[in-house]
Amino acid sequence: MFYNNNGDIMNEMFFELVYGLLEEVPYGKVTTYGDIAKMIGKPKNARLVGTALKYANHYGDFPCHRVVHNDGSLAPFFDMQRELLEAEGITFNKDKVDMEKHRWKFF
DNA sequence: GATGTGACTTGAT
DNA sequence: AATCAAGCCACAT
Repeated sequence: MFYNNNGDIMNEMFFELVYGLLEEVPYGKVTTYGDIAKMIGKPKNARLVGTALKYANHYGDFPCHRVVHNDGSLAPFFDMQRELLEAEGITFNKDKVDMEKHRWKFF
């Protein structure tokens, strides 16, 4: 791993890790910002994961819609997200993803 | 380098 | 079950 002078993972690396993990989320599963942050080893950086996804457009197409809040609610950024998820067979409970069924465990 | 911001999370009401 | 406040920390300005 690469670290900068402050001992933090370099941001480019962080971004790349986010994108790498994102592509490993299987069809029909979802994960959360916080989970991704934990996998990367920076559990406090859930917000930065969101920032990384925001920038994902600049890097290419990623399944950003498979990333939701820890409680299964959707981020307030684009309305088609729910449709995309339902198209993959993901079920909803009210306005939240059924996390018990669909939360992706990576190990 | 100080300050404000947020595609988040958690714990308390 | 729904809201709210506080904590968080890298990023942008």
